Amino acid sequence: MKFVNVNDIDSYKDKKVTIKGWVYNSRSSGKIGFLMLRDGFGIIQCIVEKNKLGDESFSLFKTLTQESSIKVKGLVVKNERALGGFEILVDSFEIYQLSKDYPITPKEHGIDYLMNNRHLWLRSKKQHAILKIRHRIIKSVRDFFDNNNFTLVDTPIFTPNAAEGTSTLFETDYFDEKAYLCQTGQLYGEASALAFGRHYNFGPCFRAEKSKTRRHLTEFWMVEPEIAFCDINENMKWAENLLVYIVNEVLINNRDELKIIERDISKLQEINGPFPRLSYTECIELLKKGNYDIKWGDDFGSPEETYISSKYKKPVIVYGFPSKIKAFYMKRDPENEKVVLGMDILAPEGYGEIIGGSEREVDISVLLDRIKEEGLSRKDYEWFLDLRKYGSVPHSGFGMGIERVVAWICGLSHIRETIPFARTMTRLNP
RNA sequence: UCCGGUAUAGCUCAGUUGGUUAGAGCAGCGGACUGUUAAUCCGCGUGUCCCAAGUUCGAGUCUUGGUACCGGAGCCA
Repeated sequence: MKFVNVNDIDSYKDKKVTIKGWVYNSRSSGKIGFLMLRDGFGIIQCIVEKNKLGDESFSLFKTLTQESSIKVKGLVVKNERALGGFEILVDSFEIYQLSKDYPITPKEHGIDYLMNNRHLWLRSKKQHAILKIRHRIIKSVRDFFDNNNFTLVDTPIFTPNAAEGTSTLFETDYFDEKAYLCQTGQLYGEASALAFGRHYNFGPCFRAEKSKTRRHLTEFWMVEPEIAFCDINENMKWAENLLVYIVNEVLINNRDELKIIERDISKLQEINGPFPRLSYTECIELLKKGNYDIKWGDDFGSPEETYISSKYKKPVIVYGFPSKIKAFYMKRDPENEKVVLGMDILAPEGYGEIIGGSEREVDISVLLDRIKEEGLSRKDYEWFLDLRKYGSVPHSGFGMGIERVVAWICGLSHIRETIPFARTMTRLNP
């Protein structure tokens, strides 16, 4: 008898199969029982009839508890009354293990309780769907870059120095030396871009920010392309194409999951290029008109970001930020020294910044000045400065926070559900 | 770090102006039921009322301090 996964069940109509999985829910009605079986690929209803299985087997069925692991053999039949259109008429079943007092019942639970039971919460329909979408997003990111001749080059997690300020680094003891967990792979990405032309890295980043918001994790995943011979405008185009590609892939491949999480798909269907582009200065004007107390030179807070993005249905590209509020490696605009050739992309529906990028500064003396201004040590950046000595070229890149993209595409109110095991200021377990 | 809120059964919560024996639903256990969709119906049990101190004849309820968590701000992807 063939062992099949629930997502393939429609090709086994009127055939006998074996399914292995876990009891999602079960109801019994005297002589007939309904067992919702979850196998990681889907959920299917199994019909257990007393007359067919016999008294002994039927009373064993009634002992099955939520999340007990079992193996079921039976006939696949089409039935409109079953969720998914198919069900299994059970011939026999075997128990791997009876689960006892499973903590997550089909009723409501508080978020802290659920996060404490995250290792089990992953089995729930909605969480399962979110992580399937996360997987699709990551896959489409890789496909996008792979299809466009980028090379994946992994950047280190232990680093001796900071890319953008030291206050938010996690410090570790590295054989009696200080090492930090990476905040970004960007500086290494620049080295790689000059070796491979088109580079991307994708991995975890760590920030010791004491942030308690729906948008922050201390450990999050970021994808960072870095492209040689690329200016800020081409950089924006790459970012725009990437986002359009991801949203489209999710729409094509994850209809079921989007339905489970009750995402308004029409909002995602509006995501296509080109995205609106606003200069920082235009944003300040827009905010002033909206009665925000802000002046040129101030950074946006999240209410400001939400206000700007609420004017559009698509992601908004904001460019031309004051150099003072941006990282040292961003190139100054030759036409206006006060601003940098940097850009942020704000997701719609109030999700805020999902991408930050720039054309990189190539003038070594400007870099040295900026490193000094930021209070960084030149010694730590010698290798980085080498990149400006040996065949320096215009180049650009950006970083995209995977969890923020997942939160936006899934329409979630909090980023903590977008990663399997969230790390926040107040959570290190499980 | 700052501002606001919450903490009562395994879980989600109610608990009046302080009043003597602290409740409900769900989960669990027992029973009924051959088409259920968070099945339904009947029966059963459950407490360090977050911790410490205080006010009071009397504190789940009021006060102070602490702890944990939630929401927001700043910082950022």
